[in-house]
Amino acid sequence: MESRELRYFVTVAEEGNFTRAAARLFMTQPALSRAIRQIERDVGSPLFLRSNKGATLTFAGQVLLREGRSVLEGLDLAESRARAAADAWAPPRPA
Amino acid sequence: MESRELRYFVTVAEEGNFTRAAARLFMTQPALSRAIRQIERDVGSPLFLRSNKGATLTFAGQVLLREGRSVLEGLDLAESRARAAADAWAPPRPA
DNA sequence: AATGCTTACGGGTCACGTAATGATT
DNA sequence: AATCATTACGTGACCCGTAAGCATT
Repeated sequence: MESRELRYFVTVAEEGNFTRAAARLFMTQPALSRAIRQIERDVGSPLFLRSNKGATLTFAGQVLLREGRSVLEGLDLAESRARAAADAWAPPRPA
Repeated sequence: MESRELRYFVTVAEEGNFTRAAARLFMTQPALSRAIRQIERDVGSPLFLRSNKGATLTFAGQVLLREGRSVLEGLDLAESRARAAADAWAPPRPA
């Protein structure tokens, strides 16, 4: 699974609605729909129950939401810590 | 940063050598070199010191390696736990 | 008919492989 | 010259947007 896909999934889960989630992600709703399908193929089972009211999480989806959020936070942290490490290592600048 | 890139980075760090890492990843060495450059652009500083002996981690690289490994493990775990949840939820099958 | 998701289709971008180049021992 | 990494260049795959379709209220 790709972290980009995971970000999409979390956004849909938070909005409970593909259309609004797509807007938040600055993408169109069909593109988002396809990406979610891809994750469901990866995981091997549905993550959302779709209706004309929106999308609600399946049990597997609820699990992935909890785990996925912390993974995405960890990814952001890893990047910012690496950046901080680079700064700390940088030679002192003249005043 | 994308998880695919992070996987590439960790492999190069583990091998200490772009050529061997590329082989492990079933890709060519130039493609891998470009991907690492991309991450370094993302982070904003070099992650490896290159030489004709291979590649060794900078301080920032060492930090990203520790953090990155746990992120990738977390990603795999998230996926497998979602899969396990789907199985647990599945209706009982007839013997 | 209105709302929400999916399928179909065409295009642009990006990641990749092959080939050539650079640098160091 | 041998080894390891980078740059140049063309191509294929993949992701995306537009347009059309399907289902439910």
